[in-house]
Amino acid sequence: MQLSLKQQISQALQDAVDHLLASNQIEAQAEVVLSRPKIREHGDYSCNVAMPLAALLKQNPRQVATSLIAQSQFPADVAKTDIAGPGFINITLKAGGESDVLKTILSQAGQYGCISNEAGQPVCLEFVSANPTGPMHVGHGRGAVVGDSLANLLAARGYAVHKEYYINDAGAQIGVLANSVWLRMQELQGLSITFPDSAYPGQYIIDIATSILADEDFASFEAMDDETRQKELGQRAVNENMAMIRKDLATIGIEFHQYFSEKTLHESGRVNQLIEKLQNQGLIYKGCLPPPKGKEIEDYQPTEQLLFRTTDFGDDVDRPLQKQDGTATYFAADIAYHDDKVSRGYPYMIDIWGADHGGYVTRVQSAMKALTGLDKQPEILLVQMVNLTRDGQPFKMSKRAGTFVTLNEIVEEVGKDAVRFNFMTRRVESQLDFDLEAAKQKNDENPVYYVQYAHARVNAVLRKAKEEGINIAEIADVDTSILRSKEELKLIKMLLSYPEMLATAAERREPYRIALFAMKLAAAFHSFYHHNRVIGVEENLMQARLLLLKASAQVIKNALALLGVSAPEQM
RNA sequence: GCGCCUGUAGCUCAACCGGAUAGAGCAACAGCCUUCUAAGCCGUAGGUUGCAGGUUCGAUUCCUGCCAGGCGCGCCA
Repeated sequence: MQLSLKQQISQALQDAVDHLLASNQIEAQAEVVLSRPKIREHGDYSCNVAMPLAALLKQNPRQVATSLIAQSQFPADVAKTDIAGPGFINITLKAGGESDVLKTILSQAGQYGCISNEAGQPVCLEFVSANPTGPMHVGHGRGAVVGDSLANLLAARGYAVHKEYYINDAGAQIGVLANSVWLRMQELQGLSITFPDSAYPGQYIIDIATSILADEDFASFEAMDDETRQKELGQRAVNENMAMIRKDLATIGIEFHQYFSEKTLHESGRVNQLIEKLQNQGLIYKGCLPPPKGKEIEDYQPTEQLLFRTTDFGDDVDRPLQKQDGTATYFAADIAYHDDKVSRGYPYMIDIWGADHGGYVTRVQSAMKALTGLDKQPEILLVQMVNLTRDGQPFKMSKRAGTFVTLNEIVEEVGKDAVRFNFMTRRVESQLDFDLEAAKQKNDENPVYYVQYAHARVNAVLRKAKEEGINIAEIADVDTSILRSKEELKLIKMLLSYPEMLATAAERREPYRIALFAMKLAAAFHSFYHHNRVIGVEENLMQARLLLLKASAQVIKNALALLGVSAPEQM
């Protein structure tokens, strides 16, 4: 396998480090890590290894750096090496080669920055998984957008990504849903009802009731016993809600490979099998849990339950697998679900959850560690809350009053691109402030337009070139090395760093880096555009700049595609 | 009370998983449209990185303790 230039340089230094340590009979290791200096004068790559090494050798770091450089066999592309500051080794590459990237970008087009790995590792990415008891709200939207972009990102880096939605279509909440619908059906029939606080408010329940009554006879439901009716209506309502959720997801460009029903885990006996399996492994016992702290429970009754020994694997307390009535807890089904993923052969599992499920992370990971021995599997990304505002004023959202804002309302108001991009501009660990008025504005407050505008501007120049009958040269015939202005070099450097950024973003599961990169790239482009004319300059320079424009547009388009945001040619 | 997340310029956020002079955008002030889209460019100003210790040659980053905000804490999901 061929080493990249960075790897060659790193290797050369590492050899020198190892040699120096060996000749001083020191067993400790020192790893060479190359970083990109912020300041241009510090070269193309910088290495700090002389500092820790100096501590081991008890020598002056600058002196250590000197001997490292003397020992290293650098590849020919290294122009010079410097020792700077306390003992940094700064490496400067021969100039001129960078602009070759423009041709690479145009030949690889949509594939630039991606790696195709035929043995692509399968990864199961579970996200959204909003309960099928109502429409998705803004918080779900953030998780959805992050998850979908992460899926695109991992796919671009060669993983075989499987996008999965876990439908929580079992348990008490579905009963509540069924009852809510039944009450509305009775109401629509003119019967007088009292709608309790515990039922789901919201127009969509009435819509579901209406739709059921349109298809079927009210009397047939009236004739059913309570249990049958609850089951029937629960299933109907879940189906309707899922159809609505899928439609809303499709509106922002998200589709899943699989929708996995929790109910099927119970019905197929999968959950009970799992409990048996755990029992055989001695991971379960019957016992009582201490009362929860910090939350007053008036009628707390210590009861004996089936408990999973998650404390042996890092959890705070053991967790119940069965409720008092003997049915399985959500936790039990969730382990069965993850166990199912393991059995389907995924070496990587990533779950994206809302921050309100944070208390759940350790227990699921502990349980899975007990089952598989693997640590930190699944990887769980917690997406923090979205604070919705309008002109800086917070929305008062109340589920009970039914005044929460749905994702779809927001998308309709500000548009898919603005929603998707804005949700991607922060790390998932940070809470996100989303202002509806700001997201609608087409100005500097709104980064999505800034990026899209850069793409549109390139196309405006290309249109103009076409109008003027300018012949665009063959890529191979263009000399890109004449691009030497400050703005051109900066833009080329940005384009060059795109694959590295993608690699970092994928490794760390941080797709927000794509959005930040897109903004920086757009800034570099706008700066270039303002300072350098394309059409009308000397022929060779014009051809080189046209190439630079096309390459810039290509990378912007690639980045936006990963974010699920369109790249318009005209604005 | 405990656990997780967050705290960086007036505001919203970066800082390449310990590096060099902590960077952008907005807001403020000052400039740039007879030339490919001004949805743009360019300059100035703005900092005790919540506080206090510690580890280190070196800390926004790691550790400890506080402070503030968010989320959560059996038989809901």
